[in-house]
Amino acid sequence: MATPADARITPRAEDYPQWYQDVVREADLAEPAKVVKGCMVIKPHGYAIWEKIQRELDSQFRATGHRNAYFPLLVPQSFLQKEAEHVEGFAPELAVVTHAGGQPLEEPYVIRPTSETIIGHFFSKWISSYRDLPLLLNQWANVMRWELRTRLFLRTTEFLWQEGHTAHATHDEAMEEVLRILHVYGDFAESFMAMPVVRGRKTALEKFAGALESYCIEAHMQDGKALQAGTSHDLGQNFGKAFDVRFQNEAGDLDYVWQTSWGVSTRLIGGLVMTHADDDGLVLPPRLAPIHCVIVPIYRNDEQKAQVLEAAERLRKALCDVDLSSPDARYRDFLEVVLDDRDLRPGAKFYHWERRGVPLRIELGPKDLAKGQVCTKFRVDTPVQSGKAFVPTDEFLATVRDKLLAFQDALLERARAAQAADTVVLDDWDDFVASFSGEKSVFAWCHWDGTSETEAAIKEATKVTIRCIPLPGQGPDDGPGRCIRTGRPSAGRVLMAKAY
RNA sequence: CGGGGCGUAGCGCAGCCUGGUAGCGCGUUCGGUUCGGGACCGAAAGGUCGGAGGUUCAAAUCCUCUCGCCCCGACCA
Repeated sequence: MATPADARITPRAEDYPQWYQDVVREADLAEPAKVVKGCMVIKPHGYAIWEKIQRELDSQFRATGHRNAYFPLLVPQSFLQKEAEHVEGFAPELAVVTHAGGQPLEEPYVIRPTSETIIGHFFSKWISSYRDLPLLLNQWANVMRWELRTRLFLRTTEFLWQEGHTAHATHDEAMEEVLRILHVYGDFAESFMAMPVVRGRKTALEKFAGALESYCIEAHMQDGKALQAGTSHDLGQNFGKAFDVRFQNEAGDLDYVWQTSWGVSTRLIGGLVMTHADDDGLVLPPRLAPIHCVIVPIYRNDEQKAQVLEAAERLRKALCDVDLSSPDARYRDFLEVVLDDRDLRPGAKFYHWERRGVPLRIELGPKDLAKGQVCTKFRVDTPVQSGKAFVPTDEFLATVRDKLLAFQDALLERARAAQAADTVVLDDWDDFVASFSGEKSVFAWCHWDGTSETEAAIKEATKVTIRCIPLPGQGPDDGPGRCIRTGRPSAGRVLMAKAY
């Protein structure tokens, strides 16, 4: 019964940041590279989650007309300097290659922190007519930003992401694209990650360096802080002008293209951890779980072992034919099932797979074989199922898909409830300060006078930032009011929280 | 980059103050008994004490430098 001292996950209530690290380590998702500052090794169980994220998003991007391409890792330093705001935003965090082939380079290369510049360069070569538009590209890539402080998945020096880059003939078209992708992100977060998000627009202080406007999805973490989980930028004609991306429109006039860019990164995995995991370890929603189901055989002697393993293997094969994908999906999503036949006691196996977030466990022993049933237990108790359940094998196979999807929905509902419990509408500055004292954070809907000065003053006083100005339906939508800090007029409430 | 904490076996740590044969728990390997919520007994393997330099007869321990990790800030997906 005693918990081994070494396998301990620090309880959230005791030390939240330590809990996060413990879960990432115990779930075998990743570890700090150490030999390369600020970088991490994404281990197979963590990488498999990323692959599932990729699979679904890539399918969505294709379905919305995008194609994948790949651009160089290295970008001529001068490219970064062509867009004033962009260079100012990224200069401090660039890694620069100054030597190659044993010689100093004539012009240093920067390792891409993002690819707007080099893609802008190629867009200018590829686009000359309105007939070339829209150009809708996506790139799966690694990028590097020399951050001062790193945290596994949430902020690493090198990270994996996708970056979409599109060019359009009109601003309206570009805006449609920006919002289309924002909703792809939002729907993905909720439907696949079971992570509720607020969709909104960034303030001037928080927007992407070089964008006209940035849109984002903001997710609620269990400690009340917000995680920017995805961004979609309206680049206007800023990069078009910087890289001379011009086209002849239908009237025959030359005009600069209207561009967008958008991305999500391996940070999403950090969000997944901080949305669902508990003091026993990782919790994964079935749609992103690399392993959906583990079968733990129970036996007392060799004879039982042979019988149970044979039945367990039959069960495993049957489960592998279950397809979790929705009818409109463009790929099949067969269950990944592990039959854990290691020579360990069952209890040890239970803990092993729980720490790794496997949604469903099946215990199969001699009693079950005799009764033609299986014992099932979901990773966390929900209205779907609490504790162990004994189900006839046929019935189990017939219902396991629905059960897993119901579990997925239950996780989303649980996360929604957690977010709702941490969400407040505030109109009084003293209440505001109290809500964010110490390490505390909540999702606070507050009025703001719309100025960067006030936003900066709030941040200075409380470390709270404006996460976003909500899109219609994403906030309280209760009309105009008075700024919580200055009392000046405000058109509507914005989402305020501390952020990762 | 500023403040704080920390690098000793795969993981978690003690030892350092007061220099003198490198330890503990878990894990791993082998044998046996076990097996429906982290088993037990016996045997064994495993460490340039983050790195470099210095002081000393002698350094995990003292001094200097350096690299990295974690937390809090500033910066950010």
